[in-house]
Amino acid sequence: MTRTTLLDAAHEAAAASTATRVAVSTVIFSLRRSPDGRASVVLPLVTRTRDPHQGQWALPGGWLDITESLDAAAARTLAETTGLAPSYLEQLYAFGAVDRSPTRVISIVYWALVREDESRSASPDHDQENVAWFDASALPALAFDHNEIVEYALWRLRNKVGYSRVAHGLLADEFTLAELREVYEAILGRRLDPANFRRQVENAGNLVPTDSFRTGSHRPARLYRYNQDAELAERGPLTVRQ
Amino acid sequence: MTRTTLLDAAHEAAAASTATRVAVSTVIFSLRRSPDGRASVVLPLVTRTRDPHQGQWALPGGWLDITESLDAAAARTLAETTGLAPSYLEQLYAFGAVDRSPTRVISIVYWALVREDESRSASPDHDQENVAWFDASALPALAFDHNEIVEYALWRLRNKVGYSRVAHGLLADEFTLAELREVYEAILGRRLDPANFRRQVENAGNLVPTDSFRTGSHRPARLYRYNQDAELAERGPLTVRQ
DNA sequence: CCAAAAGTGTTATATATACACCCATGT
DNA sequence: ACATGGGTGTATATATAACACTTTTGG
Repeated sequence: MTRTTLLDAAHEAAAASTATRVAVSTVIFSLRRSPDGRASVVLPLVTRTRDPHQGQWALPGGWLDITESLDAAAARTLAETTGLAPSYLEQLYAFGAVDRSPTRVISIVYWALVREDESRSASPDHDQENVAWFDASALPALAFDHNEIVEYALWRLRNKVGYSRVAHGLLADEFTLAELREVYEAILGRRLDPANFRRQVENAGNLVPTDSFRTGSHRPARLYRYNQDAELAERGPLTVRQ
Repeated sequence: MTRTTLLDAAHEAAAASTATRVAVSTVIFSLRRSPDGRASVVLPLVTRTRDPHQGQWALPGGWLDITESLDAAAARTLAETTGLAPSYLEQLYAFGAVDRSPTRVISIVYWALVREDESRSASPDHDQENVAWFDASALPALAFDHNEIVEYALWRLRNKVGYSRVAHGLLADEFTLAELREVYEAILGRRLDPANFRRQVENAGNLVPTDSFRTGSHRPARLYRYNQDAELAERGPLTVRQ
């Protein structure tokens, strides 16, 4: 570690002794459709290959590299696990209770969304051996405090879907209103009135109707896309910019 | 240790070398009344006594001790600076851009509220030499990225006051509706209709009317206190419990 | 009595919710 | 034709906002 500032030796020593190992983990949400067409929120977990908690499922993550930002570390570990680029990435919380791991570790946790279609496609250069996708509402016992972390991430996702447009991070570019509504229903865990849902999202002014229709069964549904202009205005000050 | 993927010995060794210095800072909000009775949001800053940014104003904070949790570190540095116990304390964000300091430092930033009456009383065992309180809307150029951090904390405070009861963290136990409204006005930066404000907070069901009145000028105003029962239900999963 | 803040009432507008109904397509 | 989801209309409840008005104190 090369120092470039004027720190006296005593302070230097004190600072060095308080250095902490920092991990970055990510709760990655995607959508999976059951054969009956109902959608549910899923997330990837990895098996721990060493102690502590060897053999248990845990959130994907890794150590923070000294040369990379927190955001970059989250994106990197996410790519290593899933081979995907997230459609949405936001810091969740920094966990730092002393007893959350046998050795003192601070975890900066992010949460991310990846599109449904992408989460199925296998990418060549990422490790799929130890990765499996779980229904978010039926997780096994996870390593460390990861169960609580996922609960908090779900709480944040449910909250955010109510006042922002994050839902589109789980959909492809073009989508029908029924598909968008299914995302909301999967996240919120309850059915929404199609008529009222339509008006709400239309009045929000974020949807751009296209000239295409999704055909297949019954009456064709119009395809929409999101208005990219509205994107920036909505973001809070510190959202990760992709 | 939260490593969740296959790590060989070499990587493990690398991980040990990536320990990072972690700082904890806190944006501490309080209220100050001008002679004309108008309230404004103020916060304490400290002068940096060494480089980098020696002589500049900065957020109070310190290094994370290996034996203390993040929450405890925030409370400790807050007490060292102001000699006060916060009435509200919440994690704000973890800042980790590589170039935010000449040497790599991660800052876990908290934000806190201290009651108006307490923020004036001098406590014997804390350092007041380098501390000064500033109006939050007229800050000087701060060290590091602290101006942006304060902006974000203010954004969060303004947001939170809209849907939660944080405002009472700036008031004494008993308060009039006019005093509560002044807190809202100071935070939001705009006047609120007294009649509508009264109904909103009354309907929220958090206020308990007392039998006392604040007298002094004009018609006496009833004193209220907050319903402690409602406290727990409102908190998100990860609010710091005092 | 008067000024000023405390507190109540009334009305207009917007939004949420429930649900009846018509439309267009594949089978 | 008919079942089904796409899409529109409408009524009711509730929240928000603007503002007129009455009440109660100090001076």
